[in-house]
Amino acid sequence: MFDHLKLDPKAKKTKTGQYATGEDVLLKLAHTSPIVEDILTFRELTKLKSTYVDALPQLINRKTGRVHTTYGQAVAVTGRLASNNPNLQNIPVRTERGREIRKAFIPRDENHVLVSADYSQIELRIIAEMAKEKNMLEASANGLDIHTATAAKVYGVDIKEVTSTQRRNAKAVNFGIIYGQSAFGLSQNLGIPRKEAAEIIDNYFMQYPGIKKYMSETIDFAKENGYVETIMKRRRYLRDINSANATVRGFAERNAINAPIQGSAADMIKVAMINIFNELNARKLKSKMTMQVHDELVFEVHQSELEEVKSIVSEKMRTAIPLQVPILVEMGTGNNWLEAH
DNA sequence: TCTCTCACG
DNA sequence: ACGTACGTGAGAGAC
Repeated sequence: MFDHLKLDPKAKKTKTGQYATGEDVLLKLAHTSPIVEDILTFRELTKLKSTYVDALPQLINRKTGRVHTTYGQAVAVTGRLASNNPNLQNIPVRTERGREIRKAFIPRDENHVLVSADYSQIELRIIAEMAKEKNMLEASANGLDIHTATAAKVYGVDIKEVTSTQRRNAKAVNFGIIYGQSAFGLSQNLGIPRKEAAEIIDNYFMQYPGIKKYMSETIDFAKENGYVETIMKRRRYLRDINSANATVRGFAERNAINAPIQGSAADMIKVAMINIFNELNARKLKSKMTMQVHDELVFEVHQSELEEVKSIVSEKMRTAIPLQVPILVEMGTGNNWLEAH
C-alpha cells in the first residue's frame, strides 16, 4: 500500500519504523483503493475466527462442558477486575458478525435464562458526584440522557432541538473528559477541525465548571501527595506526576483524572457483587452470578426465581454505595447473552 | 519475547 | 517543538 501503490505520500510510521496500518489509518485511506476496505474486512473476519471461533471451544472444561474464566483481583491498576484464559470481558458485540459470537453464550439448560444487568453511564454519574457538578447532577436527577443534556448546554439549544451529530459530539466529549483528552484528540476522534474541537471543550467547561475545578484539584492533590484515590479509598500512586518531562507528566496527569473515576466504578460493582452473592446464598436460590464485565453482571437464573433475582440484583447494584446522584441499572433477559442485553 | 493490531468497558 | 484518551487480554508474525 505504501511502497508499491503509494496510497499515502505522508504515511506514518510506528515507533519501531514500520508503517502504521491500524483501523483509523486505513479508514482515512479507504477512498484511495478498493483493497483498503478488503483488508479491513479481512482483519475483522480473521480476528473473530482466531480469537473466538477457533479458540473458545478449546477451552471448554471436560467436567463441566463449559468455559471458565479466571478473574484477576490485583492486576488492573485502577481496581478493575481482569479476565483471562479465556478473556470473557472482550466478547464481541459492536459488529453484526461479532454479535453472532455472543449468541453462543447460553444458560445451562432449558430451566434457566440469562439475565444481564448494566450500570447506566456509571462513570459520568461518578464524576458528577465526585466533582459535585451542579448542572450534571441536576440533569441526572431529572432523568435526562446525559449526552443529550450535554449537547443542549454546549451548543446552547433546547433539549428537543439537539441533532444526532450534536449528541454524538457531546458523547465523545463526555468520554474524552473522563480520560483527560485534548482538543487534538477530540478533533482526531470526531474528524473535525482542531479549532472546532477546542470550542466544544471550552463550552463544556463553561457549562460544567465543577468538572473543570475537580480536574485541576485532582491533579494538584496528586502532585502534593503522589497518589489519587477512589470513593472507597483505593489508591493509585503516580510516580511521574511531578516529572520534568511534559509528555511523561501528561500521562500521569491523565491517569490522575481517570483512575478515581474508573476505580470508583470498580469499587461500586465489587461491593454490589459481594452483596448479591450473600443475598443469593441467604435465600438459598439456585441462580448464579456467572460473569462481570466492568459495569455489567451476568446471571444464570432459574425460571422460577426470575422476578426475585432481578429485584435483588437491581436493588443491590443501585445501593452498593450511597450517592447523591441517582444510579440506574438496565436489565435484560434472554436465551443467550446477546438477547439478554 | 516483542510489536502491532484489535476485541471489550 | 512535542505529543496528544483511560483500563485490559490475545493472536499473528518477526526475531
